[in-house]
Amino acid sequence: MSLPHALLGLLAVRPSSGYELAKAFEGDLGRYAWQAGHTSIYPELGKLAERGLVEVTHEGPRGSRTYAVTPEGRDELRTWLLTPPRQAAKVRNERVLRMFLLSVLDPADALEVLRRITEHTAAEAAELRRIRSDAGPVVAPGAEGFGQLAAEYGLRQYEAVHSWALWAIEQLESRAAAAS
Amino acid sequence: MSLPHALLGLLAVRPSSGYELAKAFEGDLGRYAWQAGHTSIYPELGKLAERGLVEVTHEGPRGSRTYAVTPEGRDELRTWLLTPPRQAAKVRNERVLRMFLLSVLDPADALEVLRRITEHTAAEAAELRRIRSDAGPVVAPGAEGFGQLAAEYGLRQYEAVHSWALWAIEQLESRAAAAS
DNA sequence: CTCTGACATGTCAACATTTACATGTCAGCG
DNA sequence: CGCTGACATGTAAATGTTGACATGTCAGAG
Repeated sequence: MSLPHALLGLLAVRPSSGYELAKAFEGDLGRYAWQAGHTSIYPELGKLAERGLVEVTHEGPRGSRTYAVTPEGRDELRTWLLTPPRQAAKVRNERVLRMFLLSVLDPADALEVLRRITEHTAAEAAELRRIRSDAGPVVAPGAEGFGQLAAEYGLRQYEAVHSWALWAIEQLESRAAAAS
Repeated sequence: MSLPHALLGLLAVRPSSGYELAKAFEGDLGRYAWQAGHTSIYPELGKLAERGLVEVTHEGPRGSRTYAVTPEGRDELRTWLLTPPRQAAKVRNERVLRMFLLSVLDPADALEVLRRITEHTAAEAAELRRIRSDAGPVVAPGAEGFGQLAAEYGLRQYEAVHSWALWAIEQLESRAAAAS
């Protein structure tokens, strides 16, 4: 279960409220890496606080509470990141699953889906390139997102899927030509 | 919830027993796309059979039952694949999460992790290239795996992560040099 | 013939996650 | 001042997933 580590990681970047953490999962983090809604975040923050890995450092308006990682939390996070993932690291990605199952469609349907993928990935990649061009330092996370490291990862991801989809279209079309 | 669709997809490729389906999730499918253990597969096959999307076509030795998709199941699968995923498609990937959190480590630790990633991705990519070289037709799924489409996807994925990790190492090292 | 390991299916309790419900604050607009 | 929408936190039931336990078959090695 990686949610506690995701929260520790976010809080290690910057102390935040549960609400802000929930917002973070709506961005790149939730898009590529790990999803969570506020209904799992709030209870989990409570558990982490009980274990002494995070603490409330500030109470603001509208009942907001700002959490920060404790030194123990930082240790836990560092240990987790430095321990190589078991080969059974959890993976669940609906989009990728769809790509895997594409070959069960007949070629016309598959081509349609692949074309949509090329359009989508091209648009997302363009957006990330745009963001990159007006960005700050590379390792320090910017105010709005989760650092250039993550943005660059997403960009390369989209480029790879884009080129894969183009390749797949070519394969399908050349097979169709050969069969005719 | 994508498990039923994953099962329909696998059965659309080739009728299989629950045991064989569980094996399939241990390969590329479970590595990149979707995980499931036999404890979720058997009950889900039961539900799909109740809904008339799959049926038992053969009973073999040791109580094995071979399932196949029905025409209704094929319809359901096709409809799902052709419906564009909601923007909230489920994503959960522990390895990617680790990469996102990398920037909270101090540079020496981060470099260590990145180096391990480059080694790991290089090895996996080499393995996939090896498999590709002794492979059959591109779209039809081979006996052992889930088609060349998926293998090619995995290969490009590893190459992208590999090149990202090299880039990230360079960034960290140049920052370290600038800071000294 | 016995042992081992792969084949094959299943249940159930514990745990994690999602969906729906529920409540209240505060800033800005008209 | 009332409305709206973002801010902010929570609970509870339903659902989904994992891990531990349980059972039994069959082929091949020794």
